[in-house]
Amino acid sequence: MANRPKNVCHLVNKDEHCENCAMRQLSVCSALSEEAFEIIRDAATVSTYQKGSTIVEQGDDFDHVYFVSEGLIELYRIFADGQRRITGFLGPGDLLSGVKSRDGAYCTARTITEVRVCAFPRKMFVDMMLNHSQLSYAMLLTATDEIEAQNDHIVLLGRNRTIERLAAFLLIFSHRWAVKEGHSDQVINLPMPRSDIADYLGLTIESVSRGFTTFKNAGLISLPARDKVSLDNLPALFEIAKMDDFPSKRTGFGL
Amino acid sequence: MANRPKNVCHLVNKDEHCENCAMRQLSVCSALSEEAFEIIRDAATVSTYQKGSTIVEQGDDFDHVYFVSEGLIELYRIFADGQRRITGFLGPGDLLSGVKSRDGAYCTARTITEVRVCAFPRKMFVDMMLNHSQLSYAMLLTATDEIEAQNDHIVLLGRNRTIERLAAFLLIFSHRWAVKEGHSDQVINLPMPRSDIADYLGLTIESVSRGFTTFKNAGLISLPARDKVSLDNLPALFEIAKMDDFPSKRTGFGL
DNA sequence: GCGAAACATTGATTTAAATCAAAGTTCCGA
DNA sequence: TCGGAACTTTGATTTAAATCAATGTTTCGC
Repeated sequence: MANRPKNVCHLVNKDEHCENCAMRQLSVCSALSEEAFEIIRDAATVSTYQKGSTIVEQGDDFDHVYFVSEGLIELYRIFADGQRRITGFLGPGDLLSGVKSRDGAYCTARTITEVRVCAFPRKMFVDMMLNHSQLSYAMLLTATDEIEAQNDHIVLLGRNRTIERLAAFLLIFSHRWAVKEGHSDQVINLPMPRSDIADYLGLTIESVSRGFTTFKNAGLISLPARDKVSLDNLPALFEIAKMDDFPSKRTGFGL
Repeated sequence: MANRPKNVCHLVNKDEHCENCAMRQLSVCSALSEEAFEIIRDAATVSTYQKGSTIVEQGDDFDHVYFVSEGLIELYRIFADGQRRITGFLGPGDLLSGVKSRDGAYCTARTITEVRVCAFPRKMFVDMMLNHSQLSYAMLLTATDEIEAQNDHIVLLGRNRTIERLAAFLLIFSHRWAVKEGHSDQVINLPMPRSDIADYLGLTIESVSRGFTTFKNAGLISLPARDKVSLDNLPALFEIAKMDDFPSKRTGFGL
């Protein structure tokens, strides 16, 4: 397990990638001057991981800072008894570096879909931060967003009824990570299996499945495909989740 | 509620405080040059809040950055239906600023004990960060620690049995926040009421109480006072919590 | 030191979710 | 396109925690 290949699918041409990267104006890249951006781009590696790849493994002393530009990643930790618990998802614009604690990665990052990431050598990135306060400040804002996202997850797990957690999950996920398809923006992709959702919510697969069925029967959602959910009654879902509104938007880096 | 007084007890003499502040070498202060430190100290306000004071309230657009130098703070969020959920605790060295999202505070910060904080005007602090990359980098490391702490909480809440959550809580709290008293460092202070612990763990008061009783009867802990717990059998508690070890230490700011 | 309020424990009962078990889908490679 | 594996749903039963209810304990102002 520990030395399982990390499944890098292939490297992507950087110049082409950066030109078209949706994150160019949104992510930390935008915090850099043109000159600094050139330097950092030279040090970057853009690569694609196939579905189911492990990018970083719990305990790894990984030496890169990663940014997700496409796809969905799950983060999980393994307990002493082998149980797994999913602690979060990462999507485009998210930073895969907070998982680095003072002694290695505190969780594993695994791709749920095909994923494209930009990687920067950590040392070089830290130097860059120490020379460009705009960059370290931008990173701080990213970290702050992540703290808030985790706080939402904590609040979610504090709810004790299955349908409350599930409703909150659907709302938060649809708002933060879901790729929306079709003309209705209420139809979201849930590319992960039910077991991952259960794990994220601290429930069993069966409870999650029953929750979906309950919502479907009540007309709150419909399930056009295994990995698609249509949120047909947002107000009712908010009511069940005891939420007033979506969590605050990640607004990018308008310093 | 929203305009309840914030109960500032009194201002503390800064020069005296900073000389003796345990955080001087540990916190972000240490990331600053002597000159920069002088500037930031002039802008700082050191104050003491009495037990039960609200420092920041959910929704507040607070314009200061706070650092805790003494005491214990609880962070909580209120649901749409009025339920409360405690999402974290803050102790000496912790930063009370991550609770500021793009639109106001996303949670309330309330003191559990008497608390001493250093406050810096936010605008001034941000300017300082943009001029001193060491400072913004130090803040990033603080934020990263906070992300990891929240991750521990998420994992804790993912456990489904009461005693697992309680054991994990005692271990994490004793390691991270507890003021230890007496000659044995296993005796920790739990200054918050059981209802707060229950809330933090997503359980009821009764379940928490029964958990304590279970541990006490099994000889794993003893309860010398209402707000004190002695961890008498750490290996057994680790076993129950399914943890290998304490979470990684906050190591301060050795850049 | 008294008495009320806040806090904590214990007990009985109910309930929701876990568990155990089986059947029904979807997906994908041969 | 067939067939098996992975995934999902549904059902029956058990179990742990919530709930309801009462009692016990500490704290603190008077």
